[in-house]
Amino acid sequence: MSKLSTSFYLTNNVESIARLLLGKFIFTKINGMLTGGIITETEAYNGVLDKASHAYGGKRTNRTEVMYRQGGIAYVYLCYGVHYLLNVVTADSDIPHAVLIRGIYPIIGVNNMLDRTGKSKVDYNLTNGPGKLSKALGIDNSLNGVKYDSNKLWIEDREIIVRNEDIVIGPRIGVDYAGEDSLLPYRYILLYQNYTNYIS
DNA sequence: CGTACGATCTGCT
DNA sequence: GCAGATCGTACGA
Repeated sequence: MSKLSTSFYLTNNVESIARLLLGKFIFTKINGMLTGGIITETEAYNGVLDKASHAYGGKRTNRTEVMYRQGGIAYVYLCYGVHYLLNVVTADSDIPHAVLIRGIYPIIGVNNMLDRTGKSKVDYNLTNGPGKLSKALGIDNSLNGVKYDSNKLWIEDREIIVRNEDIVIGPRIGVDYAGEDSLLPYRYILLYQNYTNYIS
């Protein structure tokens, strides 16, 4: 039940962090509402070298500026004008690595998640997409740049064991524009297990 | 200033 | 399976 400290996020190997985030618990506390779940899907974005990254080629804009800060903060941006997507900025400052959180399994504060999403059933389908989990967790761009050890947003290690055989690795979603980099095996999926005994 | 488009999801067919 | 939603960001004029 320990909150991950900033040092967890500072390695410059973004793939390893994407792997290690599987099975961790992510929480938000927004307007007094505590919600959280188990991270089940991530994607690594490998900074300036990665054509799929917003920071490819060292591109710096207002939006991408938080990616260049020291790891351990959130990068939130609007996609398709509709969905907020939540990333974990990693690595040292000036190294714009990030991990997109693509899916969680809902565990904590599920009634708040149902209210926010208008859904009626608690299962993987409630938060199995980057836009959906942001909606369920109450994430919007006001969390952009917020540290992952804050009181609004944090990640905990509750010692779920994630074995390599529980993981599927493959190419990322929706990044066809990145050419050959769209084929890189930067997507990490934790195979479904029964988490219902954790729900509260 | 104008325009094109996106690290998606939903609902309808 | 596909179109539509919907708007901030990026970039060129």
